[in-house]
Amino acid sequence: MPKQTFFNLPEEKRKRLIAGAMKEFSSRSLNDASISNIVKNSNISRGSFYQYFEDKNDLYFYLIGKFHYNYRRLMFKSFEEEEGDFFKGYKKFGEKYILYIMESPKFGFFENMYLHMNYQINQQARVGFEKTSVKGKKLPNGKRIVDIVKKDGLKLKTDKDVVDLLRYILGLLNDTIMEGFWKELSVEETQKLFVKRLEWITFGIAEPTYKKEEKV
Amino acid sequence: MPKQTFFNLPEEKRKRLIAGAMKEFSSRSLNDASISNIVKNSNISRGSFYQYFEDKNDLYFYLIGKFHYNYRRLMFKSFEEEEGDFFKGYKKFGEKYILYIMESPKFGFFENMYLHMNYQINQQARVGFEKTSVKGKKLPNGKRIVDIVKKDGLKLKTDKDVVDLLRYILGLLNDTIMEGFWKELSVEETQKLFVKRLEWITFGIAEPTYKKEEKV
DNA sequence: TTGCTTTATGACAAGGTGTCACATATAATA
DNA sequence: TATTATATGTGACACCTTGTCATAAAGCAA
Repeated sequence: MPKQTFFNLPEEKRKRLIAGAMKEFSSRSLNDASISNIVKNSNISRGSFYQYFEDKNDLYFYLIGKFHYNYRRLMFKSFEEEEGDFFKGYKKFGEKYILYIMESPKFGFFENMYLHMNYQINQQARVGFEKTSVKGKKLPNGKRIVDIVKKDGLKLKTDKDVVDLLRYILGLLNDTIMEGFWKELSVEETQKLFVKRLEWITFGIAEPTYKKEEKV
Repeated sequence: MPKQTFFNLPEEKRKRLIAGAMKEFSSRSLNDASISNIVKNSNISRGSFYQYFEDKNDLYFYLIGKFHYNYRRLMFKSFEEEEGDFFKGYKKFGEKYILYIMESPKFGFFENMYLHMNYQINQQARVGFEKTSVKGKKLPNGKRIVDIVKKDGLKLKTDKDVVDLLRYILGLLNDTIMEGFWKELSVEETQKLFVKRLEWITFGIAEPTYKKEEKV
């Protein structure tokens, strides 16, 4: 987390720093990005940087968290607006989300960085996702999601593991986007890939006659 | 890929270099690992290193590929040995694989590095996986896997996308291991998590009465 | 004004990377 | 064998990063 000093900063300076950081992270991977460039971009002395952040990662995670908040808001909005049951809602949401991420003109390459995050970072972001709260505007956690989707009829085999399941499906969505990005698929192709996989999860891949073996 | 020069090297020197590199990658992340340490570890001049490899990543991917070959061999062996259908075979294989990776005393921390690879590297490794061939010993590709598992009866809803599906399930397995590692789960817990997710994929998560909507 | 606390700054040591001119070994040919 | 061509080995070097620290400046309270 950024140090208090960073939050005490006048808004202009804080925004300048964020802009400078995003410029750097937009064209370079987390590893290739350098603090030297960021402070040069934002006209801030090197020493000051270390007064605001622990290191490069600290700043990076902070930015990731900011964007994650937006994604998450999009998700809740989708569920609220969509008609039909959970599966249809999630399908719609997924398609929207993919479009949003892959065509976002505002964040540009920064999204790519997001998609290229290594698993460690990804996990860290997902943990952050669990307890996201930006300036007091808290978003519901996993259990609250369940409540929301249940109002449209969540037709699951079991209620157990439902939070884990939702987390898994969100991972599925993110991973599909990553895969689409990596394979240079178009938005439509990526959406199709996601829908296909969501159907795998929803209906299973085994042929209907195939039965789960009784536990011994 | 390492340069030809590397493969022309006398075995002793090549092994020395690999050992030195593994020592470094075992205790440091890819980013933190340094060529300086590797050449120090293996008593090789800095200049020589660049005669063998493009850079640090080049060496790293080469090592990853070597280990991946072993994993893959384990997979085929499992399918050949296991009784029952594809799903049971895959379940067994997954459990074995998890045990193998999480308890491997030989590679130790190097496995951790493998698990922490970022997605980009992961993808690169998976692409390599598609066409793995070590010293002429080729392993079957996705289609061949299908043939192998089919002999035990592959009870899928469709034959279409079967290669994609297999790739996806392998990803599921790897991701579960990563998640287990990250959440500091035991081998047993990780195996359970994997089995649960494999069942999601196999049988679906929707309750049986839930029907796929007719296409409009 | 005088302290006291917080913020700003850039020089600096430590350490990493990739290159290059040059040394040496190995193979090929006259 | 002597000579030439090709392949390897080497470490000093220029250039770049990082995180720190002594020092300066600014803000604030009494």
